[in-house]
Amino acid sequence: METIQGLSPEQEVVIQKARKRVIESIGKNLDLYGITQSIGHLYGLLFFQNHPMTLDKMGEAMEMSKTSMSTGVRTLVDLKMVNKVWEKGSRKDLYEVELDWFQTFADFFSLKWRKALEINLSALRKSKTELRNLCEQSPDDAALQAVLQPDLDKIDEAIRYYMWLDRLIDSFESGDIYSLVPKDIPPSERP
Amino acid sequence: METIQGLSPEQEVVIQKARKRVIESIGKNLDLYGITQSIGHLYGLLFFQNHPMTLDKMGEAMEMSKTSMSTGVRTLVDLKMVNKVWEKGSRKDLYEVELDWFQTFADFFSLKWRKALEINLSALRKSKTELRNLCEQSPDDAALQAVLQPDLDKIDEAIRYYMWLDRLIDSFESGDIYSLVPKDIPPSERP
DNA sequence: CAATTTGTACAGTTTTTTCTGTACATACGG
DNA sequence: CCGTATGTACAGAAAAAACTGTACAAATTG
Repeated sequence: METIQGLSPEQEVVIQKARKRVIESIGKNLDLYGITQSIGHLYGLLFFQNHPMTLDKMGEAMEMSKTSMSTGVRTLVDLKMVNKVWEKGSRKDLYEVELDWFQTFADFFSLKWRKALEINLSALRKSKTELRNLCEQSPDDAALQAVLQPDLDKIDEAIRYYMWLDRLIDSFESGDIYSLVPKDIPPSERP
Repeated sequence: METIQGLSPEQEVVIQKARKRVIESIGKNLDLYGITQSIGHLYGLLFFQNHPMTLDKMGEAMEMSKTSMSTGVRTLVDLKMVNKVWEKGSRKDLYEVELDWFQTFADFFSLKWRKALEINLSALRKSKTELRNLCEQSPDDAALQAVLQPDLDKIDEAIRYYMWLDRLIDSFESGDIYSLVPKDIPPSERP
């Protein structure tokens, strides 16, 4: 936790407690997104840091090994949730959170979804081709057709879904999503 | 895997292979969504089943214990990816996949996101109140203000993001999302 | 209502993942 | 160009999660 200068102990306690609540909440819930609780906790720590942080400081604050900080922060950088920062005159690597959560959100799910999409779509298409070939080979084999048709229908519907997901991801990446769901709405429309 | 009647061995091999490819791809990639590979595999198995399936059949097909099937299928039902089905004259529970992947997608992320949203928003708001109170208590304490302001700004921005996410989830649940990103697009616009 | 079948709770085992400490390659400052 | 500081690969230890078998409670059928 960042050291705080020139405050009374009471003030500091309040601030640390307020920060801690948010950090732990974030840390716990990032776990729903497939991020370890410790890494989520690290993310929360960096969130309240007002200056880029070194691996050593992180290890100190988290009471964990520098190795863990290294791997943890690398995960966060890969997910574009944290950025590496250079500072002249220091040979240490520095890191800070990406504060634009809209961007973080878009990057995170674009990355994950696109990855799954590509692999699954490719498997679906390959299998579809094979089944269609088999289908065309024996167009009069009723038993075969009866088995193939449901499979082909399911595969087609799955492909349809992935084509849609692909366009949804596009809208995340382009920012078009914010025209349907604006970042802000006028106060009068708020619930 | 579902038994197939009245087909030549060659035909059966092709079909099983095509199915297996898709099942394994789905199983592996659901793991990106925080679902165990075995449970993902179970989901894939159910996907190609043309009739609801019992726990015993699943265990047999997956070569796993019935206990695992029970917990696995419960996870999938909780996520609304699989539905429980009743059939007269059988005392076994039967399960089948939700074939509407658009619905599955919407349910899955609505559930997860809403859960994290509620907890985090509540923590953010509680901490915001505490910090604002502290802020108002000593409006002339420059050192204090300097520390509080960045924290409050970050919290406000995070709240803004969650308010947006809340509306995004609403659009998933209401189906409004499909007006920005239609399920289908005309062939002429396809890439 | 009894007999039997079915699903799951639970404890223990196995497998997987996370975390640490050391050792080392790299890079920067002097 | 040397010396030191820094990040990470790797192997092993610790922790967590997945899986199984048994035992039992709930439910359905005759």
